[in-house]
Amino acid sequence: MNENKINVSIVEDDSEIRQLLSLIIDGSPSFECKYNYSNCEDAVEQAPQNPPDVILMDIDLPGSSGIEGVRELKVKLPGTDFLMLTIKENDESVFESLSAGATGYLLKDTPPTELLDSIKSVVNGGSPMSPPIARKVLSSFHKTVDSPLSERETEVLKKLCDGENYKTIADALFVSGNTVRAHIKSIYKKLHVNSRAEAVRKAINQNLL
Amino acid sequence: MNENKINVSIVEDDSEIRQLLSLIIDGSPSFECKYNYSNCEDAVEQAPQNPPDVILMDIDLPGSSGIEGVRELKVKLPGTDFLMLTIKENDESVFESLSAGATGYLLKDTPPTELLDSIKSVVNGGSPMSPPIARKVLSSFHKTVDSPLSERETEVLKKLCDGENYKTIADALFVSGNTVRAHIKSIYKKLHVNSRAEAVRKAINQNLL
DNA sequence: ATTAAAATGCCCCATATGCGTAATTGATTG
DNA sequence: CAATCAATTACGCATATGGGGCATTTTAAT
Repeated sequence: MNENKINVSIVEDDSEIRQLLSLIIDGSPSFECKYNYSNCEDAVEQAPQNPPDVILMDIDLPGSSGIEGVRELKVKLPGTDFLMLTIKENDESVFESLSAGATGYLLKDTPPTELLDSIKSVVNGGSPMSPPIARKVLSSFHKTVDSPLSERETEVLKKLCDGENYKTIADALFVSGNTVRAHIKSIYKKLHVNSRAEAVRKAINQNLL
Repeated sequence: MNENKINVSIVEDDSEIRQLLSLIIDGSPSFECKYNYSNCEDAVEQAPQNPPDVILMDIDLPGSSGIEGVRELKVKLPGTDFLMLTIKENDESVFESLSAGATGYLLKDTPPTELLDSIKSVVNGGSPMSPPIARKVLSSFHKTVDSPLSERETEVLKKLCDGENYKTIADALFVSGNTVRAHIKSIYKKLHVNSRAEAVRKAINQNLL
């Protein structure tokens, strides 16, 4: 194991792609790519014996998916970064991969040079993403502009999320507890929920605050 | 207004930096940078008269911040993309900017070439971020690996977030309502909360599900 | 000017919730 | 083997919550 080279492993079922990637990476002077796997199970079992700096993980694998792979390997290899590789840019896959612990997400049309740059970026503290993925991720933070709630209701909802009860909300807004209850009823109606828990959930997930 | 060029406006209080950026951008054949502003108020008032494709927005501005600026301009200029520019990489600023509607976030040490590339990327559907920012953003999706909750408690918490009550949770888990209550008590204790609303909030914000 | 929300306020009532306390079993771990 | 902890069950109690209905005033919007 050359200490100066960035050690990369690949998990990819298509042997052609796997070998191609391996050649690109291993052929580059600053990288080394010795241990590759054709499925998740092998990777989960064997990668811990030869811990790489970065694992390129295909998402669509036979058996357990690359997402599952990251989830399992992340605990066994806390020092390894995971770069997802996929053909289709599926919304759910992106966010699931990220919450599983991926530090980057590339589409397979990424040209070789960029792939190598991305791997470098990962070990240097970056998080490379293909442009459409980055956009998707950032967009997930955007607020829903058209909240169905009135200003006052939004104010009440915020306090609901803080776990405040009728009385404290009422005091904070200088209105009666009954008014607060009326607002909450209205909020529930508009959000189509009938409990605080659901209201809080919707408020957070839809950025209504 | 040249239709072939990408139209850029800058909001930046430091006149030196503003002019420097303007020179870099306007000096490049594929860009045009005519209308720049030294503060948010001016930008909010005047930019709608000359809507640019991209606005480079400084965060630390005298008066209302660049974040506030994005929030206000985003509604007036729905077709414009906002690229934040800042010196310090403050966590809160990043996420606030994104939820305000920014589509990119660059640190001021970004070299001119990359800045231009980033602007191009934005209009082409990307979301450029400086490496440490990208890492921060992706990390925000990572699950808290060391959840203080037991598996059973996590299961209960999920159902709490769905707005289920003691009875339905109990039925779903094939245990008594009292058991569910005991679990919930334990959850509250571990999460340092004392209501569903707070528990749901923590669960979502800390990815405990 | 008329209508429609929004914001405010109130009552009753059944049930859900949170808190305290306590006990049993099984698994894990030192 | 002892100790700890997770999971389970249980009871009582004060209060919070959600549902229903109803009324007034202020503030948009048409």
